[in-house]
Amino acid sequence: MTVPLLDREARREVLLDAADRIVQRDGPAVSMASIAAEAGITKPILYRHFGDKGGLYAALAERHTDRLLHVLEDALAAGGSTRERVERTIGAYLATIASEPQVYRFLLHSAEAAEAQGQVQSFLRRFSELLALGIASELGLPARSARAETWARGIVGMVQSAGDWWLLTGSPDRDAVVRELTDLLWGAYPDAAARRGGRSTRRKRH
Amino acid sequence: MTVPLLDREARREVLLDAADRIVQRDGPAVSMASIAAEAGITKPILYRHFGDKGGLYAALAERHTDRLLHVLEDALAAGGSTRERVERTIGAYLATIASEPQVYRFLLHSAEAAEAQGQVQSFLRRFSELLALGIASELGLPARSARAETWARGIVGMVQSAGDWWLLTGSPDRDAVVRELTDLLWGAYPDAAARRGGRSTRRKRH
DNA sequence: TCACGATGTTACCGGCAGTAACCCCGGACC
DNA sequence: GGTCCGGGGTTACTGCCGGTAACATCGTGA
Repeated sequence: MTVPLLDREARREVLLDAADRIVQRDGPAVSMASIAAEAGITKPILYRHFGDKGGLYAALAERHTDRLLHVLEDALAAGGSTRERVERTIGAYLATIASEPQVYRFLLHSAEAAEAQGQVQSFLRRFSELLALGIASELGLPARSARAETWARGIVGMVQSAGDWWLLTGSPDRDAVVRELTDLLWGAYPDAAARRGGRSTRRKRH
Repeated sequence: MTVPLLDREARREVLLDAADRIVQRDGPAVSMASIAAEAGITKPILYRHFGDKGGLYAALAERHTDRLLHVLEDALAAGGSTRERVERTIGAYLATIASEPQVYRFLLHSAEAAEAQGQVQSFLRRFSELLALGIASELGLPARSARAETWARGIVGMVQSAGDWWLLTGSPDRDAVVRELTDLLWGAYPDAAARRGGRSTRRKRH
């Protein structure tokens, strides 16, 4: 081998950088030829590195989902009360998608990125499992209880969906979204309904 | 006109039926030519009726989302306590996606169905608005309060995400998923945490 | 009988994913 | 030093698909 093996990995990153740029500029419906042009090379090189378009998109998605997963893990693992940790994690998610909306759309809403969906599914699964473990330990439930797993999936979807809407409308500010979602999880609905209906009372929790 | 105008609509339905069959058989990545073949005609006819592939997919998606919206509206509007209505609606959603998983995947996860996304977005928006109104009136909030809107989007996403996961794993049975999600909305988390932490108490609500 | 318009078809264009065949250059071996 | 050889690179191709133009067909109204 005339060329060091390690260059492969570095090269791959350079190619992914180029793909990232062009996807963020022209949207996800981008041809392999244009990605190659952006990287200053030609198509067959891309195919040698990534196999096919799906492979390239999966690699691209993996980058972003891995980064997001670390951000969320850190936010969730840092100190504070449970509620503070949840608020911090939701806020971190919203901040991330707001800072790079094109990336977010590429991952979740791009029709062309069918192959990236695998990475997204994997991300959702990994984070949901993490969250389910947290919930289970918090409540003293068995690690894989139906309650913890269902709640984890539901909460992840709740934040994702609300974030999606918020990104589109920008209507309430980010802190308000975080607060409302956390309130919802912390039983604000039955509290409010009880206060209004007056059929039972419930101590308001800080 | 040699042919009655009403045939246009009927024809359209027949073509959509054919498209539906082929999509459910071969998945969403289907060529216009094969859809035309399934309908026993040729491509230009499809294009005269639907404009382009996006139009056809949008029409297909509209059919399904309209039906689902009606199902959910009915479930939500029928009588009973608030909690019963919510449980019934979540159950109706899960029953629907379970009865036609291919359709569900076509709508939410098909990469090729970029154009169908518009219909899905519209469905999510319409149902979320409905739910937001319900929440606002239930709690005596203004119709377009940040709380009601954020909660509505969040709840819709929560159910969608949990349903997605449940459809994949089938792990807890449907009633359990419905119950867990409703419990979550009804403040089961703070209740359980309080019981465990013992730092505050909270009346258990039926 | 003939013109007309709507329906349907064949045959094409442009573009894209993916690939085969070739080229070039630098080191290795004699 | 000359010759072989292998890996990075490119050009040029195939096959398929979305979309369309041009042509064929057939029933109707005058």
